[in-house]
Amino acid sequence: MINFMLDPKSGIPFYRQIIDQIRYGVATGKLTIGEQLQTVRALAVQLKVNLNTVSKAYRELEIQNVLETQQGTGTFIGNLEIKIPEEERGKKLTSICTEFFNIASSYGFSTEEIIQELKTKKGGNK
Amino acid sequence: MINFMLDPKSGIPFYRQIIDQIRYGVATGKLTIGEQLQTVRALAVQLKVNLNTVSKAYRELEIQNVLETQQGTGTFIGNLEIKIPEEERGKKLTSICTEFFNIASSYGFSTEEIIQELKTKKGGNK
DNA sequence: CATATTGTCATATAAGACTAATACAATAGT
DNA sequence: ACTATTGTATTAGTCTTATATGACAATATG
Repeated sequence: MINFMLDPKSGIPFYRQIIDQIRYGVATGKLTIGEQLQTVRALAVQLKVNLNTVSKAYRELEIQNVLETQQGTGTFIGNLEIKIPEEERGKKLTSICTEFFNIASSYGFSTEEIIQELKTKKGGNK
Repeated sequence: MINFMLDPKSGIPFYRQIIDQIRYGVATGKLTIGEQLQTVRALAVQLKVNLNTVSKAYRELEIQNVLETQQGTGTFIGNLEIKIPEEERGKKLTSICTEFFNIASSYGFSTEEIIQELKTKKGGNK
């Protein structure tokens, strides 16, 4: 189960952030085939967004065969193998790191300080 | 002087891409204090966007004290000095790093990947 | 069978992003 | 002074994003 996080300041639409996090979750093995996701209503409450926003994300992923939905039952990770281009993943990493780096720099923090701080957070993968 | 590049396929608003690239330029020291940017009209032509789009980016950065504008003269990199009390400095670093790490984790990126990426960004720090 | 839970659909409303055209305001240079 | 150049502001129109409601459809469960 993914610990979804929405960043309102990123300028990226919520439904797209949800899509990306699910896709990357599959790519990294965090989400496994057949695993059930939060229901649209549950995730909407959890993320404090509208039901339709979550629904839009799920629907788009179903079209891409990343998800399989069954009305009345729930939404699940599809059984097709999904390939996320390494290039795209790299771009995403660069994108969010750059944005963070800009903010951190504007506070006067150096790259070394940031890395030192991040090393204390070895946690939580998988 | 920045060689701006807009990616229409990214889904990120033009004005935000401009903002990001200027902020990145400042963060890395590529743009130095007092340096003049392209005029709003010149950059608009260069990027093939509307004058107002560039203007919006510049205006927002001026509010953040990243830029200084003078009507009739041009737009320049501002002198933003960071004043954070030493005691709060550590807390601030932890705070922004934690928030960033949570977001990065939700995309499935590991601490190692993040650090590796950040190492490519050597800041122009005073 | 009845009901709750699941996803889906439709409509209306609002805010934001972007373009376009035009005009205004301040400064620099001649 | 005059003019070109600079940033600023206004107005209008289109598209996307997101919310808010309410209803509908398929499934699971008792």
